[in-house]
Amino acid sequence: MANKTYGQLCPLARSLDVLGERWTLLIIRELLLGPRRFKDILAALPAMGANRLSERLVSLATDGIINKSSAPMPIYELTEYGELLRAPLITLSLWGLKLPIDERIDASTARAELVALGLACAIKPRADGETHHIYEFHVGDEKLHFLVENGRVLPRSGSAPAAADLLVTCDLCTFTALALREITPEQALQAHRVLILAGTAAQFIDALMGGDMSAGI
Amino acid sequence: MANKTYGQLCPLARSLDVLGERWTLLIIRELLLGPRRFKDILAALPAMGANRLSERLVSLATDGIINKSSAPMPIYELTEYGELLRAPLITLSLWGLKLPIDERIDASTARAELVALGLACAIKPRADGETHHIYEFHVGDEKLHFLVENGRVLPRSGSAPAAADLLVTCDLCTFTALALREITPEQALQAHRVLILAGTAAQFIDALMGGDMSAGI
DNA sequence: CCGGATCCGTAACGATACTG
DNA sequence: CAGTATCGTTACGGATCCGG
Repeated sequence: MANKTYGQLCPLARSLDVLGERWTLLIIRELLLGPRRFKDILAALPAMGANRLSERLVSLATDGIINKSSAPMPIYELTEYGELLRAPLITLSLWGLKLPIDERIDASTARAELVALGLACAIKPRADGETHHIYEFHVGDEKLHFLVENGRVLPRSGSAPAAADLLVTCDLCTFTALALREITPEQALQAHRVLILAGTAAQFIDALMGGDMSAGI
Repeated sequence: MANKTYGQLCPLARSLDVLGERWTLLIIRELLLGPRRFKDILAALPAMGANRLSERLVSLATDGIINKSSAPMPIYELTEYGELLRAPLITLSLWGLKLPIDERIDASTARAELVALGLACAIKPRADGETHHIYEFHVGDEKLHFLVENGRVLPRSGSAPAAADLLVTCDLCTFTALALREITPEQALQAHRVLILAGTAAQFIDALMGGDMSAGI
């Protein structure tokens, strides 16, 4: 609400003054999956229109939530402050899991990356913040990976930037079931619903057993 | 967005389909402080207009987030599912604490109740979920209390419904400083910035020392 | 007076077309 | 590809009016 702000001395109202306009939080959702180009965001949110996206990106940049890197082929990414929105957005996502899926939901918008945002809660970061891991998943025709570093788990689009410690293939249904903890990694392996292309089954199980999604991050 | 939903198969987008319209999350903020009448909500959010509030309340009720109790003098309150929004809203609030307070913020909208929503994170629920406590605060001319029960801390408007275990007076500035952990309860006592009307200083300190606001609930 | 419902001017939005 | 311009439509904000 760039112009029409709530103007209340309340941290929630101030958050919404910055984030409450339509599409804004979904733009941030996209950027939580890694730096993006203008067209990539627009492709994920086609009903927004290029003019809206333009407005929102300017607004988010002036509010210090995103950075725009250099003019030709600009890339947008979250600032450190913007990255802090990961926790609130995931807790909101967890709440939304229980909402009914009615006929107004377009099933073709399903994406493994979006599931990954939640699945990240189920991936266990090693107790010491020193270890770095990269877990790559091929889900249907989508590729994505998780950067495990500094005690955090960051889901990202695309192939891993370096050799992955673990490379797993499965379909979106299995991936979602793992994220929702409807099945355990052991069950997924036994039912041959996942295929391990690099790394070991033990690594796969170990990686997914630690977290607790229901904790709300 | 009752009509214009995002329609994406993503829990965040579905949450925003239900909660993303203007004013909706602030209505829920009010109801997190206890059941409210129509005029009470409107008084806290005057720029909304009665017609919007009416729309939003109907929408929230059909989505199972609030309940409207009986027609003459109706009272609105969160359902069990709506109450689950406490965690997401508080994490968003914590994020918003660091936003700059510019000239568009109306300082007269400051309310102890809104601070209490965050302060609740700083109040320690006893480890066993069996103990019940009521802590009452008189902040300026506002009265509010905290219900500590079932391991949860629920900030509420008005006087305590039963005898409070602890009754404390302070000004809004001190109350806010305690919530933000800018001062410790001991410091507040030593500087005579709080006055204990019922209960002991030890109770006051004990009550406020346990939680950790920065944990994001 | 409270809980709305109706009406209307304004601002935000969505779609498309256009430009550097 | 990354925006900008234009325009019809929708949502919002303020005021007024109505039934209990």
